[in-house]
Amino acid sequence: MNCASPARVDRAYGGIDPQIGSAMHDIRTIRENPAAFDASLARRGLQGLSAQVLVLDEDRRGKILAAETATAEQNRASKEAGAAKGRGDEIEFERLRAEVAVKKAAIQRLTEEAAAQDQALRDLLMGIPNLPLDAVPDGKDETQNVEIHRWGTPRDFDFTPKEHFDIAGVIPGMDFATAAKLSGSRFVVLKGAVTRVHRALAQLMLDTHVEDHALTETWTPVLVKDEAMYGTNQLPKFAEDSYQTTNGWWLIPTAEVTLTNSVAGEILDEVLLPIRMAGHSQCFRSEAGSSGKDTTGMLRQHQFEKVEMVTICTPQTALAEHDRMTKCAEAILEKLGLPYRTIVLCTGDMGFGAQKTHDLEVWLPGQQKYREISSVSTCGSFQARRMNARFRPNGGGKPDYVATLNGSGLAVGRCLIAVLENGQEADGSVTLPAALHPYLHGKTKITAEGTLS
RNA sequence: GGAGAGGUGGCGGAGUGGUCGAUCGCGCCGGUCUCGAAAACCGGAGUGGGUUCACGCCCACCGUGGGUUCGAAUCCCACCCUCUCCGCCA
Repeated sequence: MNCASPARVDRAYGGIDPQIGSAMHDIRTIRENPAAFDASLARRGLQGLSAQVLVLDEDRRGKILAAETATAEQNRASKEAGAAKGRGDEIEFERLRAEVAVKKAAIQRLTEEAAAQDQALRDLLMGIPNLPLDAVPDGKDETQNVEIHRWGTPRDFDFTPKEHFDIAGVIPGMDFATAAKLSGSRFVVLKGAVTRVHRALAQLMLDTHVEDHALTETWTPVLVKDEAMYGTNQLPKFAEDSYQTTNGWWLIPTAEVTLTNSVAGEILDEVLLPIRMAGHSQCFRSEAGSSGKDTTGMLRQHQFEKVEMVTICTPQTALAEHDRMTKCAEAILEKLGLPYRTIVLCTGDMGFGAQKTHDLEVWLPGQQKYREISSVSTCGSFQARRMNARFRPNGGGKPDYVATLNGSGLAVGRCLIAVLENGQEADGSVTLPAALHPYLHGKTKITAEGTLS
């Protein structure tokens, strides 16, 4: 098992081959208003792509016209040949047959040219990120994100709070040495009380989403085919971030992949929407490119647990669903009494597929910083176009692309860190949030010796 | 791992070389009938692309990619996927 080689990833898009009109960006929209397209991308720091797109598109259409005209002529000749044969006119049949044979080579060349132009345009469009919504603030990097909400007050410690891996009561339950022996760096072995709290957190999250937020609990594979990774745009651009098995499966970096792709290729009746799911899974990330970052502790691991939320809805309701999903994630932190802030990412800091993203950052006293614990994005129809996921409007009519949203609710490991750091006491014990007590059968703290009590 | 079956329109399911983009059933939309509905009857409707002011016309699509042929859903080759049985196994 290793990171994919580029050759491996270069294959076709599985069974769900997007057409030009649905290659993440609608070519007609660009044709109709190239200035608006450029203006949106300029906010992401990309310059004047529409000219390049339109030149390619025009060339492509010219080639298609030539190829299709020639094909139509051949089809007509073939049909006439059949008719001639039918009425026993051998001379006419032979003449038409020869005519078709002559055209064949030219048609093949024209068709190949048209297909090449079509592919070139698709490749170009595939590499262009989603367009930010108007409500997204402009900015070039994370320093220009905008805080929109803040909850809770960081606790006033009368001692210097430690990072999670230095807390006395945590040390026996968080074994990096053994993990290194088994698997290398960026892994952890959890033991005893810490494991129990970790498990309790995941249960609390799932129960809250199911009971309070009406999300449908969903359990999925963590090994997926290429096409699922294309659907949620881990492929083809970000192959080096994920792991692949020897027989070609990918280990999901997030359950967003499976939950979102569950509707790939479908035409859903509008009455079924919105579909709101929550799933708890292992996640696997190579963390290529983050070497040196967060190397100590379990903040950034190759394998971690996350409860993921995914919503499939109509484009018209996507923004309202985005706010709803953000609240679902915030509710977990509030139940746990963990101070956090919500920020809206600026245009320069958003992920490739997002139209708008809210990040939740939880207060980590050991670092004296707010750190990301959830990222909630609406992708509009961007992923739906790749997956060919559509809905049929109420009352009939042409199918339209659904909107897809995803968000962490929450990263379990990071949430564990937050609980441990925020609840730590001067003596090395950890006071646990009341919301967890039922899941711990009444236990309320981790002692300085590392046991539940 | 071994053996077999199969991939066709929203769904089910026909179709083995020539008006097949595709019979039929269900479901869907419109209409007749009805106070209204059901039933019955009549009619309509695939997806994507190109072209046109428009009506329309053209091209592609029966898992994917090649091949044979004047002509392929139908024949040949390769690949992918699904299912069934056997074996192994949590």
